[in-house]
Amino acid sequence: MPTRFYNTLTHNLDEFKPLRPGPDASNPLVGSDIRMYSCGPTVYDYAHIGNFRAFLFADVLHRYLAFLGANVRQVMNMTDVGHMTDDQLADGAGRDKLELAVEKMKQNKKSGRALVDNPNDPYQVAGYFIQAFLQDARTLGLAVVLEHDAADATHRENIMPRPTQHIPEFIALIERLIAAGHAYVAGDGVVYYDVRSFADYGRLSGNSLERLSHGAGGRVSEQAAKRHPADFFLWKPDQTHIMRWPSPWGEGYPGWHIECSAMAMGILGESLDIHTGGEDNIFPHHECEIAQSQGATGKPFANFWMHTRHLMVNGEKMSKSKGNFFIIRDLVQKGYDPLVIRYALIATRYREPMNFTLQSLHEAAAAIATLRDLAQRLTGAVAAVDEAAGDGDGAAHTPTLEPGEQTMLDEFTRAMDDDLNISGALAAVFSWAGPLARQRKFTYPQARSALQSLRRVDGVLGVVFAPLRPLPAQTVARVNELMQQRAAARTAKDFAAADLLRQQLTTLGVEVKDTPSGAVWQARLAPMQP
RNA sequence: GGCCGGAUGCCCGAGUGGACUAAGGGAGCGGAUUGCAAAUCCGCGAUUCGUGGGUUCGAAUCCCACUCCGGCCUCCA
Repeated sequence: MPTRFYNTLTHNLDEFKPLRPGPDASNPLVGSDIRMYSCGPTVYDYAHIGNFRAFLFADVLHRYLAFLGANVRQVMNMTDVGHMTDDQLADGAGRDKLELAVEKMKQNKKSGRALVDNPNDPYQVAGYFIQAFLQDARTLGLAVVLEHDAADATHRENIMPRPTQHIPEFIALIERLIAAGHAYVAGDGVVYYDVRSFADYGRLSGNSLERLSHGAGGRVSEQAAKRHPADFFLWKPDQTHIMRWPSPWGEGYPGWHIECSAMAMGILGESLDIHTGGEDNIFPHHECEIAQSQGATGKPFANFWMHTRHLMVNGEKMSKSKGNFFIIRDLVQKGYDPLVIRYALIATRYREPMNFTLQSLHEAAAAIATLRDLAQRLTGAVAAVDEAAGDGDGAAHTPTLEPGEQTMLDEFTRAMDDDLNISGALAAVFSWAGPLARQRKFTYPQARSALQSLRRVDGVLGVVFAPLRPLPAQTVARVNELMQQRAAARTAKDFAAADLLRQQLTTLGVEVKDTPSGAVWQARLAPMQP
C-alpha cells in the first residue's frame, strides 16, 4: 500500500513520492533523500501546547518517513524578527511583537523578575525565548531539535535557522523578484509583491484575487501606493523600527513571508518535498511563500503542503484573552512528564480538530506506562541472558519476528501510510503489547525480538525509551528517606503509617510498588488528580 | 456573506458499502490476589453510530434535508 498524505495544494490524498528517490524503484522511499521545511515558532513569547501540536505533527511525519527508510532533512526556523500585531499587516503598519516583548521584559525587570540582562535589546529578548523553546522542544523529543543539539555551531544555523542571520539572502531574493517583474518599489518606498503577476496566487488556499478584494473581511488594506489591495510588502524602509538592516531600498526590515522562502530554498534547495505548518499558515503565509519562491525560480516550491488543525482547550478555542492556553513548563511544573504531553498531543490525528484537557494527559500517562513497563521487563529479560552468555549486546542472536509482531508492524505501517492515522497505528501497538505485557515470563528470543519491534515503533512515537524527566536531587533524598520509614512501618505491620507515607511519596511525584524483593519507586508520569 | 471540517459507548477516538456480534486507550463496575494499601490478573459494558428521509439484497460507511459544534477568509501553530 502506498504512503499517502493529504496535500493542501491539491485538496487531495496524494501518494507521497520523494523528489530524490532511493535506488529501489519498487520502494523509492528506502534510501531516499527527503527535504522538509516546517514553519517554526516565533520567539517573542513561550510556545504553547497549540504551537507544539504543530511542531509535534511535523516531528511524527519526520520520524515516520525515517521509519520507512528515508533519509530526512528537516529544517525548522525560529522567527526572531518581530511580526506586526494589528491587522494592517500587508503593509507592515502596527506595533511589532518583539517590541512588545521588549516592553514586557522591561516591566518584568522593574518588578524584579529579570529574565535577560538588557531588556532593551531585542536580540537578548529573542535569545531568551529561543533557549526556552529549545529546552521545551528537547524534552518533548522533537527530532529536529535533537539534531540541532548534536550538530556543531556552524551547522546549527542550517537546521534551525534564525531570520536575523539571513538578511542578505532575503535582500537577494527580493532583488530577484523585482528583476523578474514580480515585485515593485511603490511610491511610498516600500517594496511590494505584485500578486497579479503570479497566476497561481490563491491556489493553495482556494482564494481568488476577486474574493480577496471583496471578501466580507474587507481587511485587505486599500492603500494607494499598492497596485492591488492583496499586494504584500517584502521590504519596508523604516528608520525607527526596533530591528533594522541596510538594504538597496533604505534601512528597514523584511516582510514576514520572505524569511521562509529564502531560508528554505537557501538551505534545502529550490524544490522541497514537504512544507508543514498550522492550518492558519495556509493563508496568507504559505500562499505568499509560494508566490515568492516560484516567482523567483519558476520551479515548484514544495511538492506537498501539509497543515495541522488547531487545538482546542476544554472545548473552546484557545486564546490568550480567555487564558485557556498552557505552556509546557507550567504543565511540567504541575507534575506531568513532558513525554505525557508529547503522547497526548500526537495521539489525535493531525488533521482532526483536537480538544486538549488535563484528563487527556492522564489517559496519556496510563497508556505510556503500559508500554514503558513492558519495555523495562523485556530489557531486563534480554540483559540477564546476554550477561550470562558474556554476549554484551546479544549480537550472536538474530531475532526472528513472531507472527503477532509482524502483524503489528504491518498494521502500524498501514495506518500511518493512510495520512498518518496514528489512532489506528496505536491500536495496532496496544493490541500486540497488551497481551504480551500480561505474560509473566518471556523466552529470550521472544523478548529480544519484541524489544526490537517496540524500538522500531517508538522511533516514531518517541515515548517509550526516552528518559523521564529526572527528579531533583533533594527530592530523591527525601524519597529514599520516606521509603525507609515506610519499609520499617510495614515490617512493624503498622499499615496505617505505611499508607500515610505512600501518600506523602505520591505528593512528591513518586509511585511505590511493593515487590517480593521489597518496595521500589519510580517517578510518576502525572500527578494524582487532573 | 464566502469557503472548509466534524457529530460513534461515561470520556478520548478508529472504522468510508458485506469479516461491525463497531478497534484501541482511559474511567467505571463485579471478582481473584494483597495488608482491609499500591500494582497486577480475570470478567462486564454501544443491538447502535447527531435527527429525519432516501439509494441498496445489505449503510456508521453513499445521497438529500435539518440540528448542533468548530475552523478559515485578519495576527495566531
